[in-house]
Amino acid sequence: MTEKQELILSVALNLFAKQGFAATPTSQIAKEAQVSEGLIFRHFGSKEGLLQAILEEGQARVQAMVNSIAEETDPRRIITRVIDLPVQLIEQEREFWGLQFALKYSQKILPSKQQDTSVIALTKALYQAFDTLGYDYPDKETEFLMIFLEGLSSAMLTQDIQVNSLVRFVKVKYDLVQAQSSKKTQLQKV
Amino acid sequence: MTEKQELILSVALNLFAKQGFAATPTSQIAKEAQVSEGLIFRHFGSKEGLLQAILEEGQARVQAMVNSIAEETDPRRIITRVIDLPVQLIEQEREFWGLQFALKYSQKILPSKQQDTSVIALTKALYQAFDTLGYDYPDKETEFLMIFLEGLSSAMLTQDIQVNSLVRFVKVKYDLVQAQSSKKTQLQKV
Amino acid sequence: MTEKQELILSVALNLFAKQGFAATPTSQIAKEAQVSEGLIFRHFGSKEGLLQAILEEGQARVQAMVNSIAEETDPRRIITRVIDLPVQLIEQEREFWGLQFALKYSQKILPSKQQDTSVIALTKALYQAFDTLGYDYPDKETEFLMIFLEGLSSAMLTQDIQVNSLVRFVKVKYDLVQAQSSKKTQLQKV
Amino acid sequence: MTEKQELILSVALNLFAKQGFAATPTSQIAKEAQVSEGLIFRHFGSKEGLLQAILEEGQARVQAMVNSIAEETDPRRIITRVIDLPVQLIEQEREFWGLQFALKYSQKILPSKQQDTSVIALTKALYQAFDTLGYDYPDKETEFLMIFLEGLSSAMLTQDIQVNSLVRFVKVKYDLVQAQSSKKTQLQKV
DNA sequence: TATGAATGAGTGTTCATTCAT
DNA sequence: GATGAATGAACACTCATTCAT
Repeated sequence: MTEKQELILSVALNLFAKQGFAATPTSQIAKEAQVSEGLIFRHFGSKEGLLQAILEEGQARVQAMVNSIAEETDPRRIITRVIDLPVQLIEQEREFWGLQFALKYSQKILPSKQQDTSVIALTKALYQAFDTLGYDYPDKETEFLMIFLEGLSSAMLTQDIQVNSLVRFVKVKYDLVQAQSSKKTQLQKV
Repeated sequence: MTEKQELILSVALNLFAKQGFAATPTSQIAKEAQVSEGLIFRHFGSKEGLLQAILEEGQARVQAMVNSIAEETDPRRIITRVIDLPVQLIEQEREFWGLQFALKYSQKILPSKQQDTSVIALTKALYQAFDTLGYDYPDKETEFLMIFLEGLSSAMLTQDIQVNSLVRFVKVKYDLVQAQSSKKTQLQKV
Repeated sequence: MTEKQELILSVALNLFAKQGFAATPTSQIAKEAQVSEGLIFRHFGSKEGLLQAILEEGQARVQAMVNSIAEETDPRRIITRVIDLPVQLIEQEREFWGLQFALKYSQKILPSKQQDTSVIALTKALYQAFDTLGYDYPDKETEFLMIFLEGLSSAMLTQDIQVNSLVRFVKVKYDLVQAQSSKKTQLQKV
Repeated sequence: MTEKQELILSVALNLFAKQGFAATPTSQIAKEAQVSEGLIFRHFGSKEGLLQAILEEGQARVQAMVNSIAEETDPRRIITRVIDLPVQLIEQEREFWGLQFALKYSQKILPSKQQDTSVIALTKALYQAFDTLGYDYPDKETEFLMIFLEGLSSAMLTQDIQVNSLVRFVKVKYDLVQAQSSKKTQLQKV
C-alpha cells in the first residue's frame, strides 16, 4: 500500500462520510488528494473497489477488538466491554462508522462477510456470558442488548446524546456497576 | 391531489425504497407510472420535491398514531403502545420506513420538522409514564427505551428477527405483561 | 423519424465514413449536427445503436434494388444488372459503402442479416442466369463473379480506377455486349 | 531486434488481428507479452510506431515472394503464381492479412510505400505476361485479375469458401490447366 | 393538464504516454 | 534496458430539468 494509496483512501473516507458515496464524484476525491483521477482507478479498479478497500481496512480494526473481547472469561467483563464497544469504535472512527451506517440502508452494500463475522462472534460471547450469569433467556437477552447497541450507535451518529451517563445507566441495569443512588429500577430480569 | 399525483407518489416510493433515492432516475418513475417525465416536475417541482411529498404523506399518518398515544392516561398502556409502535408502523409501511432509514444516514435529510415533532411527543409521553410509575431516572429510562426502539426498527428492516417474541420479552422487562415462566430477570430498575 | 434524427444520422454517416466509427466521438457528431450530445443517446440509445440505424437505413435501399434485379427473367439482363450494381450503389452512396467496408474488417459488426439476405438473393439470381445460359459450372461462375465484384467495389473505394471501361471489358467477357474490336479474349468458359 | 521486441511484435499482431488496432490497449499487449507497458514505448515510440513495425516486418516477407515472381520468364507461370499468391500469403499469415485489410478501410493507413511497390511490380509482371500471350487488352486483363484477386483475398478472410476448387476454376479460365471435363466455358477472351 | 423532445453539466472509466527509479 | 506509478485528456453515457406544443 503506497503513500498515495493511503492518501486516496483517507480522502475518500472523509468525503464519502461527509457527502455520501453516491454524491461524491471521483473527480473530487482526486482533486482533494491532489492526484490524477486515473490513479484512483489504477489502484482500486473502480469507485466501488475504492469503497471496498475503505471498508476492508476498517473491518480489520474492528475484528481485532472483537477478538480481544471474545477471549475474555469473566462474563461481567464481557458484557461490559460489549457495551463499551460501540462508544469506543465511534469515538475513534466516527467517519468510518457514519459511512458504514449510511451504506447499510443504501441497497449498495452486501455487508462484507467480515462484518457478519464480528457480529456473530460478539453475539456468541454475549450469549455465553448471560448464560453463565444464570439469565433465563440468554438468547433474548443477547438479542435485546445487541439491538439496543445498534440503536445506540445510530443515535451517537445522528443525535447529540450524553453517551457516558446513558452507558452508565445501562451498566447499572445489568448489575455491572453500582447505582449511584440506592434506588432500584423496576426493569426485570426475564 | 389528483389520481396521477397519487400514482406518481406511490410508484416513486416503491422505487426509492427498492433502489435508493439517488439511484432512481425520474425517467424510470415516469415510465413505471406511465406518465410523462415532465409531469413529475410540473406537480412536484423537482426530484427532491417529490421526495418531500412522499415523506410528508407518510409523516401525516405517523402523527395520527402518535397523537392517539399521547392522549392515553394509563402509563402502562402508554409504554405498551410506544413499544408496539415501530412494529405496527413497519409492518404497515415497510417501504416507507426503509426509505426513511436510508435517508437518515444519507446526508440528504432535511429532517422535516414533523418527524421531530412526533419523536418529541413520544418522548414526553414516555417520560411522564415512567415518572408516574416511580422510575428513579425517567429521563434515562425514556432515552434507553427510545434508543432500543430505534435499534429494533432498524433490525426489523435489515435482519430477519422474531419480533413478536422479542417484543413480549421487552414488555415483561417493563412489567407490562406477566412472564410466562415464574423466573425473574436480573435486570435492575435503576 | 424526426428532422433532428435524420440530421444526426446524416452527420454521423459523414463522420464515420471520413474518420472511422471508433475514431469519431459522439461529441463531434453532436457539435456538427448542432444538437446536444444527450439527444443522440435519447434517440439511438448508444453509439452502436446510432451505427445500426445508419446501416439499416442504407440496407433498406439496397434491398429494393436487389429485389428488382431478382425479378428479371432475361439471364443476360440479370448478369448485366448485377455487374452494374456495385457501380451504381457506390456512386450514389460512396460514404455509406466506405463505412460498410471499413466495418466488415473491424470485428465490430455482424453484418446485419439483411446484408446476407441481399447477397444470397443476388447469388441465387446469378446462379440461375448462368445455369440458363448453359454454363457448365454455374456455381463456380457465380462465385467467381461475386468475388470479382467485391474486389471491384473495394477498388472503387480505395483506388482511382476507370470503372466504366473496366465494366465494359467485363461485360464483353460475359458476352453481354459486343467487343469494340473484333478480337476475342482467351478466357475460357469453364 | 531483441527477443523481447519480437515477442511484443508477435503478441501485438495477434491482438490487433483479433480485436482491431484501436480496440487493443497497449496495456493488454504488455500484460500478455509479460513486459512492462513502458517498454513498448521505449522500443517503438508509440502505439502507431508498433503498428508500423508489424507492417514492415510483414511487407518484407511479401516483397521476397513478389520479387521471385517477377523474375519468372514463362508468362503462364507468372500468371499461375500470381493467382496462387494470395492463397499462399493468407494461409501462411492469416492474422497479418486480416490486420492489413482492416487497416485499409480504417482511414488509418499510411500506405507504406512498400505495399505499393509490391503491387506495382506484380502489375507490371502480369501485364507483360498477358501481353506476351497475345491478349488484346493486357492492361484491362491485368486490372481485372488483380481486382479479382483482391476480392478473393477478402473472401478468404471473411467467408468460408472452397479456395482450391475456385482457384482451379480460375486457372482453367486462363488456360493454365486443363479443365477436368471436356466442356468449354463461354467466357470470351476480349 | 400533459407530453416528450431537447438540453448541458456531470459521471465513472479508459488509455496512450511520460518519467523517476 | 526495464519497470510501473502517475498523468491528463478524452470518451460514452446519464439524468434532472426546461420548454414549445
